[in-house]
Amino acid sequence: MKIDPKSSADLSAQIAKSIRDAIINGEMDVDTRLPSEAELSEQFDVSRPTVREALKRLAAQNLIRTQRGASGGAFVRRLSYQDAYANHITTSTLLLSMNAVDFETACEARYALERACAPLSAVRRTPDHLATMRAEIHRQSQPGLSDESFCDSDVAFHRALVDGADNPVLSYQLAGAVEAMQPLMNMITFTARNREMIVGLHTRIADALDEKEPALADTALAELTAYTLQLGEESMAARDARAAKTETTS
Amino acid sequence: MKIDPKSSADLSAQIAKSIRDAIINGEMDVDTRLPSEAELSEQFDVSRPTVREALKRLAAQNLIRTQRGASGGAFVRRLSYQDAYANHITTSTLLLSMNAVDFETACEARYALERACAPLSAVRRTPDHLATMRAEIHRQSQPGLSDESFCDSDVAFHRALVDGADNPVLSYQLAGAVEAMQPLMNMITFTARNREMIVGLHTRIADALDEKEPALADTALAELTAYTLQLGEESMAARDARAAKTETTS
DNA sequence: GTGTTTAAATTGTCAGACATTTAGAATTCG
DNA sequence: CGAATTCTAAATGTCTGACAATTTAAACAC
Repeated sequence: MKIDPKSSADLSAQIAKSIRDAIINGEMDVDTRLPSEAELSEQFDVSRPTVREALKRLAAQNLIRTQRGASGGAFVRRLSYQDAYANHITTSTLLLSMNAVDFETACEARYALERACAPLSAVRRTPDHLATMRAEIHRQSQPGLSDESFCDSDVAFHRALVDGADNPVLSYQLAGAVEAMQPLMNMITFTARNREMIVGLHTRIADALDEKEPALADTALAELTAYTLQLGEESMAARDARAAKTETTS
Repeated sequence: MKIDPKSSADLSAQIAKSIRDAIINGEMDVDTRLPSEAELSEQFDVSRPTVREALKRLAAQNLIRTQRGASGGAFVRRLSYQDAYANHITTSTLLLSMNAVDFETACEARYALERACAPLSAVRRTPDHLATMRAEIHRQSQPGLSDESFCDSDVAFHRALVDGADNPVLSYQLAGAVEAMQPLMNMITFTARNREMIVGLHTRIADALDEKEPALADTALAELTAYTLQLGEESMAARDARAAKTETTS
């Protein structure tokens, strides 16, 4: 792990990569203490600020944590689901926004993945999951709810659906798709009629899971997919129309 | 974005968070140039090394790139699919290994997600995707192939299946599940009989996609799921037996 | 005008110092 | 002897100032 050939890249990047590889290859277990900054700077033959930059890179990836004081230092960190979730969601969101992924693509991906979860969720969901889904359905039925809050609740509903599958790996992968969709969903203005339709489908999904009927859940999810896609298309069309109007007026 | 209240956290972490938030909230477009390190250190009222540590954190997350020289500096970076892929895969792999996710859970997640892709792939796959799948099937049939190479080829086959759905968001999310499974798959020793069975199922999947038959693909994938789970159980049992034997002998 | 040189701006790196935090050893007191 | 306190050393966090390397653009010479 100590080697570091003559390369044109930043020293701090090289050092970070070297340590990162060691961690990823399992050469350092969780909670193993790295050498101190002074020792690392000697091993790699660089200054302490350079070592520190490397360590900050690793800290930004949640690979290490640092502790001050005697017997402090940098320790290999257990990557928690929570940290990974948060990271995955922001990355997915950025990926969608920076690469101008269209609504249709993101929507298709999200519901395809959810439909993969539904059969498992129908079998394994706990009363807690059902209660969460019912509560969110109730919240979505409130008249004064803002579009943004409606979307929040929508995400919470679907999170409960996914978590009901009782598979953390699935939940982790899905979180990126479900939550990253929110900014795109937020661009939609939901009419009362739209909401009624969605709440109806949500209810059918919850009922299906309640009765452990995977097929019914799948059908309702398929309809929800189609309906959401349609809403998205209408919203995009309306936005384009507004844009065209602005262009002619200006 | 410039504010920075009295907090106990590291200054570099606070500064990184401040800039990161600005980028994520879309306040800075792609390729926008950040203030120079000297300017940032003045704005945040900290020293340049501290600013640099913050920037290295952002660089580690692929949020910025830096350029030396006059009119150089730090620029907001477009998060490419490629970068996100690589990041997602290493994170997923670490998550599985550090949290001792069992084979069954990971396997279930992987195939559930793949089955979500299959119907789309059956409709959209190009000849290229089919060719890749056929080529990997051929490779998997080679007698002298090591277990590791067999797994590599397996991943490549399934990647082609997923990519055939022609949805980059889906491919991105799936990459984490498919590739992160590889270390777990590598723990399995494949007999000639096992490989024959898997190659047969792969062939059925490829045929189904070739003929645009989503239902057939789904059936074959379901069987592959069951078979892989069975292989995993056998391997784990064999491993446990070895461990027990070692314990008694010692 | 064109090619060369020079200057300036900016990141990359280094050295040394001090501040802050923390664990553990040393010390003191009951 | 035991417990509370103090001291010390190790480690990270931060600052200052400097120099190196790189790149752009302006200045200059021809």
